Amino acid sequence: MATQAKRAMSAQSSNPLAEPVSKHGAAKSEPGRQSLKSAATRARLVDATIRCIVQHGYANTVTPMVAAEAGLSRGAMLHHFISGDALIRATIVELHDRRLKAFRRASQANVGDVRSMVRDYWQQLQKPGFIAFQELAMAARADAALAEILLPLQAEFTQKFQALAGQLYPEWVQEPERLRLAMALSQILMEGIQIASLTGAVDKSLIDPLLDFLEMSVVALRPGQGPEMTMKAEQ
Amino acid sequence: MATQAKRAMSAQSSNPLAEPVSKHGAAKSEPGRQSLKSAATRARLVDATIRCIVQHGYANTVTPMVAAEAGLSRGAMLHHFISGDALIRATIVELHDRRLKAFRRASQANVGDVRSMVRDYWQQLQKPGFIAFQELAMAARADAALAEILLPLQAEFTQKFQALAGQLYPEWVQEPERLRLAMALSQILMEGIQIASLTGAVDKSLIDPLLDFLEMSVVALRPGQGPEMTMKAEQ
DNA sequence: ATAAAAAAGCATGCAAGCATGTTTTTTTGT
DNA sequence: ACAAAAAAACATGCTTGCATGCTTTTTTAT
Repeated sequence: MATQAKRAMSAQSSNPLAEPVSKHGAAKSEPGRQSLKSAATRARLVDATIRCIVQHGYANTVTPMVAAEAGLSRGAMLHHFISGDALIRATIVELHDRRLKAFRRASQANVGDVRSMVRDYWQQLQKPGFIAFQELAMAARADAALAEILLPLQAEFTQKFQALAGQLYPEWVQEPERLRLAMALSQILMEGIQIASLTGAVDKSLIDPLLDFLEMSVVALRPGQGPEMTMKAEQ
Repeated sequence: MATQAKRAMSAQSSNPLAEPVSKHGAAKSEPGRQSLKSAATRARLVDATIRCIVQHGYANTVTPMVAAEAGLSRGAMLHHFISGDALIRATIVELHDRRLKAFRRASQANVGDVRSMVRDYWQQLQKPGFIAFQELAMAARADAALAEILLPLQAEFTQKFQALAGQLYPEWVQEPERLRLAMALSQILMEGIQIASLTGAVDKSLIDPLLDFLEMSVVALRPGQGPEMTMKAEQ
C-alpha cells in the first residue's frame, strides 16, 4: 500500500453503527438486511489486509494481493473501500480496537496478579495483530498521513494502559511516578523482546529469563515492598 | 528499494579491499590512482542511502532518490553499483561495521563502569545508523534475501556483545547466565525504548527514569551483589 | 402480492505513473 | 588518445485508480 506520492487520506467515517432505524419500531434495531453481508465482506477485507501485512510486510502489501487473500476481485474491493488508503485506515482502527479489547479483558481477568498480567500481555504480543501494528507504526515514522492516524491511537492506548493499571493496583496510586515507570517498563521491555525476537536480535532462550526478571522488577516497584526495592521477594 | 517481485540478490562481494595490485611493486600498496575517487563516490552513495532510509524509510527509498541525495545521476550510480540490491548490501555491511566499531570503542573507553556503558550505548542508538539498521531489520522479516544478509550479522553482533562484556567484567564470568541476562536486558530495553520513542509509543519524560532503572538492574545482577539482587545498592 | 425500478455487490478491462535495469552517448581525467 | 566516469535515453513490468457491464437484492408502486 506504500504509494510513492503523498496522498490525501480524505476523511471517511466508516461507522458501522450508523444504521437507519426501523420504521415499525421493532424490538431490535433493524439488522440491515443485505448490508449485513456488506459488513461481513468489509471485515473479510480488513482481516486479509492484516494477514498480508504480517506475511509480506506493510511495504509489500498491495491491493491485488489483499483482494486475492480475501477471495474477492480487486474491483469488488474498491467498491467497499474507495481507495487503498481507506482500507488501511479501517485496518488501523480495527487493530486498535482489538488491542484495547484484549488488554481490557486480560486486566479484568487477573486483578493484582503481576505474573498473570505479564504473561497475558506477552501472549497478546504473539498474535498477528501486534506484528501488523508494529509494521504500521514503523511505516508511520516516514509517512505523515499514517502518523496522523496512528499517533493519537498510540497516545490513547498508553493513557488507558496507565489508567487501568492505576485502578487495578489501588495501593499504587500513592506513588504515581513509580506506577508510570513500572507500566512503561513492562510495555517497552515486552514489546522490545518481541521485536528483537522478530528481527533475530536476541536468542530465544533468553526470553523466559527476561520475562521473569520483568516480573520481579515490577513487584519490586510496588509500594508495599518499601523503598529498598528488594527483589526476589517471593521467589 | 523494495521491489515487488522476489529478487535474486546475486552474490557480489563488494569488498573495498579487493583492489588490483600494483604492477610496479611500489613500496606502499598502490593507492589506486584515480580509482581512489571511485571509492569516495561509492562512500557518498552509501551515506546517501543511509540518509534516505532514515528520512523516508526503507520502503520508500528508491534509486532516483538516492542518486539525487548523493548529487549524482542515476546512470552514474548504477555504474558504481550494478543494481539497487548491490547498494543495499554495501549499506548493510557499512552499518554493521559502524556498529561494531562504535561499540568496541565505547567499551574500551569505560571499563567496568556500568553507567557510562549504558549512556554510551544509548548515544549510539540516537545516531542515524541505528534507525537505518532497524528499518532494514524490520524489512528483512518479510524479505528472505535481506534476512540472509542481516541475520548472520545480528548474530555476530550479539555474540561479540557478550564476549566483550565478559572480558570487561571478569568477576562476572563465574555466572555466565546472569551476564547473558544483563547484556540482553541492556540491549533489548534500550533499543526498545528507542523504537518506542520513534513510534510514539512512550512519553519522552519516561526515558531517563527507564535508563536509571536499567543501570540499577544491571548493577544488581552483578555477582558482587549477592544472590538477593538487592537494588538501589549505591543510591 | 406482484412486477417494475432502484440500488448495491461484484468482476473485467484500460490508461497513467513510477521504479528498475540496460544500453547508448557525452564528458572527464591521465 | 584512451579508458573510466557521468549523463541521458530506452524498454519493461507493476501498481493504482477509474470506467464499464452484469448479477443480485431491496424498495416502490399498482
